[in-house]
Amino acid sequence: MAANIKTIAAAAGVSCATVSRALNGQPGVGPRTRRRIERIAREQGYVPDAQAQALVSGRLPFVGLVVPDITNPYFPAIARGAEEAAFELGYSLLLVDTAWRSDRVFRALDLLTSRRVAGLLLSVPMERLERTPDWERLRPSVVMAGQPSPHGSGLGAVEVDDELGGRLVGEHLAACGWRRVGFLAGPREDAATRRRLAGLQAAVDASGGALDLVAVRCGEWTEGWGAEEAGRLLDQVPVDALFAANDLLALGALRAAEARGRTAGGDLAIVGYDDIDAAARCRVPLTTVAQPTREVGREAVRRLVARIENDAPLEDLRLPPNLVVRASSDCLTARKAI
Amino acid sequence: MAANIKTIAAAAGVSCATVSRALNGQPGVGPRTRRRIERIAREQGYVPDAQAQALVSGRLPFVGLVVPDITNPYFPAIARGAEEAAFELGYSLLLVDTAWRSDRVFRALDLLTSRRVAGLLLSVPMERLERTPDWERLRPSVVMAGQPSPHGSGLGAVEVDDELGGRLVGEHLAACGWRRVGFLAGPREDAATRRRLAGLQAAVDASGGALDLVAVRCGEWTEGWGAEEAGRLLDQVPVDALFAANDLLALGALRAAEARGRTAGGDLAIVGYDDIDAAARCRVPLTTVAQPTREVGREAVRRLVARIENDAPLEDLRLPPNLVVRASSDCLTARKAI
DNA sequence: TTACGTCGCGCAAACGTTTCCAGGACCGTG
DNA sequence: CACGGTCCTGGAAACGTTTGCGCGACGTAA
Repeated sequence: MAANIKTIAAAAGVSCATVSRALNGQPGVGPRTRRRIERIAREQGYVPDAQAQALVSGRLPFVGLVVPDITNPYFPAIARGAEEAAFELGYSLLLVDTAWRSDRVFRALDLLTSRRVAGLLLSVPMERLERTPDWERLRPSVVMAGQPSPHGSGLGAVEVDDELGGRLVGEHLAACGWRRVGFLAGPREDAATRRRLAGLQAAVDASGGALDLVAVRCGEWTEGWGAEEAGRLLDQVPVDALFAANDLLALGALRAAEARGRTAGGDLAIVGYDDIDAAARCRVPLTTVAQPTREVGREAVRRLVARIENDAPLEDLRLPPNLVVRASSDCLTARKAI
Repeated sequence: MAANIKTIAAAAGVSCATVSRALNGQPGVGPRTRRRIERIAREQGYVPDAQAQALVSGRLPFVGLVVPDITNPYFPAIARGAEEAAFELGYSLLLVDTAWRSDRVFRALDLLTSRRVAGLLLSVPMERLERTPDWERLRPSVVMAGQPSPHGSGLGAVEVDDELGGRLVGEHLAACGWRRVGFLAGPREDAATRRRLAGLQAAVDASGGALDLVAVRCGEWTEGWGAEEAGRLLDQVPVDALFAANDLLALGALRAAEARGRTAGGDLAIVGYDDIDAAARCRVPLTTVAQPTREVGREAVRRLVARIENDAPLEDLRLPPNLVVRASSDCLTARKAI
């Protein structure tokens, strides 16, 4: 019942080798036998066994995507792009959710060493792992997707220009006439925190005093922490703009501001980062920085596969983010009213 | 360099067979040789080749999850649960995004016939496929996750009790004193549409005239269509409650209602379904039906693996949804005010 | 007719592991 | 001492495919 290359060979009265060559379109098979073999294969409903093929070719047509939490809407977008590209290239996408646990990251890397996948897309922050993976051996078949490559790893990366994103926000705030800006972010050691802050700082420096960075608060990437810390900030420091380095923080800040009688887009600007679905839907639509996540996923897979198959050299790719202006920071209406 | 079972055997002065038995913890190996082999394996950094194992055992430790759109927040939740369970059971999760195209569904089924995966979780609506897959052959290794099994397929399913969900909504509306309810949903042939409506109808019937179903509108599962159709409905029919069979529709309805000067939770009840992230965050927090999606994913994988490994019989599982009451339908405040 | 090139095809090894079967060492009992 | 049994180990086949090599047949040109 299970259609082998052998059963076909037997039915066609030829050897396995001929069947293999015929079905793979290789030369060295007469046109008549070729047609006969193709017909029989069709009749038997033959599907080549990918495992056996992989055993001899050395790789399965799988690429793994490692994310910290697929429930966070940033990652499905990457997954979507990655899956598209993988499908086009004849690969399937393996999803690994590490649940923010770094031991799971190492389990994911095992997928590579045990040859269960041909390559790996790493989309988890690598800042603090308890031990250092053997990048040397992993390098050819790993690429970072939407995250900077770990220091000294030499891994290729497809990422979004966080510094540019921070700068765009700063310039926008300055252009709208906001002056005293506070910065809210996740852990200080995260690359996203550092780079977005650096971009903001650059805009502040370039503003010639028009913009002032009056507070920097680092903590967690959660809405709860954002609400707490934004509340403290608003109580302690006179600010008229808040740049939260992530939309969840911004949503928290929005809550805290409302609780204190401040109105986003009125006497306070709030800007987020990521452009998650909720950013456009909340009470005051949120100005934010949209990341081309789908392109990140797609390009990362393309580059990975190119290197696996042709070991093409991998140059890094840095994609530009996109400022999305909404009501929470736009003061033009307020100005008109004056 | 590549550590084989052979290189270990050579280094330990034994045969491959002994190495295999030792490393798999099987009996029939002396304790001294066993320790020696384990030590050498560790020294050489040996990792078993999953492909070769799969070739002999007949299956790879992969299960595929087929979703129509990973960007839709309903599916990452399933994926999360599925990944958790798969990880616990020693499997990896393959993600297939069909982008709502039914030819992609068939490509996904090919994963099974070409033995690239051990089993498949189908999480796409199967109502209208252009041809019928060979369920007979697929049955042992496919289970539906969060979707009803296609008519006549005999596939096992882990799903959420949509009829109960609809009934809960109806009962809640009746209990709050709303009377004339309109129903909004996606395509009429979708099982979700039919079942949620049936549940609502049951509650209406049981209300003894307290509740009245005055309009049923079917179309698409999108926010845009929801806004349009809700607008038409509000203009044409006097209703005081809207049950949208999906949160996106409900969000659209919310917009349409506001545009007409109606206030959700005030002179109009709006209830959604799914409890997506945005439901709690929108201008008027939305009453909705939360689905235990994570459990769906988890249970589906558990059952699938149980059947693959022990071919355990698969009885269907129907999980209860959960009504989440928020401001958009709660009229207690309104009553108190009266 | 002979020699040579080309074409079509089969044989067998290889990929890395598991597993069945059998052989040998050793021990205890009769 | 002989015999049976248990325990440890090795040989070899098997999983399904790809691929290098060689062999025979056929055709063409000298």
